[in-house]
Amino acid sequence: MINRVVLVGRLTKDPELRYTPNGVPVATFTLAVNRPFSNQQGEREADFILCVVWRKQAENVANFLKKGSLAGVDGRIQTRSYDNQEGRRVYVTEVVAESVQFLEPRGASNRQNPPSAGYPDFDARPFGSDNQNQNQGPSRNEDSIFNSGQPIDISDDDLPF
Amino acid sequence: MINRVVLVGRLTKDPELRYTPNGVPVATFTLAVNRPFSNQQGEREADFILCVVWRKQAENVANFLKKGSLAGVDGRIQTRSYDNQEGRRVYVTEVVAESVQFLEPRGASNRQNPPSAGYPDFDARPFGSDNQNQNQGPSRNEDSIFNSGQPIDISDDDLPF
Amino acid sequence: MINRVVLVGRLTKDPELRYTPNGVPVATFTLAVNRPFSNQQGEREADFILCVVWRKQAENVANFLKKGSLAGVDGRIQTRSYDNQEGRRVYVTEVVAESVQFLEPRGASNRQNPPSAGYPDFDARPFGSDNQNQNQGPSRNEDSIFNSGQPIDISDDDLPF
Amino acid sequence: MINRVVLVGRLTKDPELRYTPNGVPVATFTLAVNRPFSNQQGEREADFILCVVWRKQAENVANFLKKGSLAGVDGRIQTRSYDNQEGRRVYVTEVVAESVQFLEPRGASNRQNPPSAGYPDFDARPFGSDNQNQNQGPSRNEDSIFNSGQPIDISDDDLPF
DNA sequence: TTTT
DNA sequence: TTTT
Repeated sequence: MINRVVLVGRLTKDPELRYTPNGVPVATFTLAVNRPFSNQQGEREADFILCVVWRKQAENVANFLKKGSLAGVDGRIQTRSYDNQEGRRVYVTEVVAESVQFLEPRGASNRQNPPSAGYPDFDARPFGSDNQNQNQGPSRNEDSIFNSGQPIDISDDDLPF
Repeated sequence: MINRVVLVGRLTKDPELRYTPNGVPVATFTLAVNRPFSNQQGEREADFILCVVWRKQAENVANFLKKGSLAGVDGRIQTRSYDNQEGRRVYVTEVVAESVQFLEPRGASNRQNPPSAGYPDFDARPFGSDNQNQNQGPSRNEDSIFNSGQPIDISDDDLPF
Repeated sequence: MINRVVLVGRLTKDPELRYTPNGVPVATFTLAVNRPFSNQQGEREADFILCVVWRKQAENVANFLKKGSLAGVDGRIQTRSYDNQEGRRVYVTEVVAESVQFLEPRGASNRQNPPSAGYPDFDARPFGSDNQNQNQGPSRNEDSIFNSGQPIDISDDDLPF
Repeated sequence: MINRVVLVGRLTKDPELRYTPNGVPVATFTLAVNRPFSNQQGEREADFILCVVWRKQAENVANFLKKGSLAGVDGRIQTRSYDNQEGRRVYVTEVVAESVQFLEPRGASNRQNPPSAGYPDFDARPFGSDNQNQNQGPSRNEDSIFNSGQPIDISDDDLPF
């Protein structure tokens, strides 16, 4: 069973950082990935792909990416469902990022902070690059609030979505 | 802008084959891809990923794959939306397959047709293998009913979904 | 920096299992992946791709795959070089598998052991599927004999290649 | 048979543009892709991956990428062999790019041409983006000089490698 | 033979 | 509900 996704695109908005009840950071963002062809009206469209990332990388994403940032994602497709406030079952398809790469020199996508010269020492390295974090993926706890249909006794405000 | 997906999983049901108003075949199916880890309850879950494939490959899928078949998909993630009968906007994330590979010897997933010896001459080759079809991808026409929000004057029965 | 490879093909020979000086299992095998198009002579060619896999999965590969087995690989491209017996520098490009999936029912590629009914309980699950093994990838030790140009004081027989 | 590669890395040198005897452009370049982990000496290493691209995209690569440019590649692994001047068989593993994406604002990797503001109108779009070029991949002619072991009556200078 |  |  192979499930592999690689994306490069731009954030449609600033990422959102939340924490699970046990304090695990989760960031979500949507990547706009332009299609390599035009539609019948001759317009270039994009796909808007919801991405989720956990732990240290979630905090990196929140700190270094923002609306318009160019980013790369290596991960897998996840599907889940939940019942919304009206009692309807909602189905979600999203990409769980195992690594996220920041593809711009610092400030490049920021009108307020004009570009400094070249890549900075710190955030230019891919987020997936620190040794401790290598290949760890979502642990059972982190993923649980998405995977299960089980009731979890927390207030809405604690939920990452 | 990179958008690449590779999946290997099993069809949850027989594929559905439809035709666009201009007669282009489209097949849809859902792949169940087991996750490589267990949840907190110790159960193995799966992701259920909607896939779409066009033209000759759509017909191959309809002819050679069925519920339970093991298949590989190489494609890209597509997002689109439409308004349902209640006037609600529905968002869809699916995989548009550029090639689909049949990963089982003939009859392997079929209790009714007992396995013959080994792979048959015909359908053992990957669907993406015939020269004419090579790399052609969805043409503008084929894709149009998904891409556009434009009204199309056909009855519901003609729609591939 | 993204480096992602997904392959599905057949082993050209039985895999080779070796152990590093510190006892870490490494398996190597070559996957033949048929091209989806024909050459000018109208023949279908294949790419022959060297794959390397570590630890528990190396042992699984050695136990369950053999010449002709259909397998899937999810990993990354690695390049390395070494000096051969004649003092020439040899460059190697190979795929380091993070997970390997066995894509055939037991016995399917084996003329000697006739197929039993369907997938067996044990080896039908993808190799990357056991929880302990999840996402562990090559540790620094395992990878060292490939990455370094450093002399290692072991006899040829201990080397994985 | 699935064979899919996605890479993001930097060119180690300016790309080389050649033409086949029938005038088809081919560009080659090497991508340095940094590994997401350190070796036993605590150093970050890189993989150096030979890439080949054909036709219009070859010319785009030659025009817009240079030593140090950050680029994305979506393609497949190809293996081939040839006999060198000493009569030795040489095996080559390379990535045939189906699309190449330029991942930097104009001038970003160039000390001589200081960065202009943001992405330019022209080369900021992915190379794989023009409609004519969509999904065309290597045609049988283009690929032939790599695939065949057949003698080709051209001088060495005409060969793309 | 390698890039930031 | 979308990015350059």
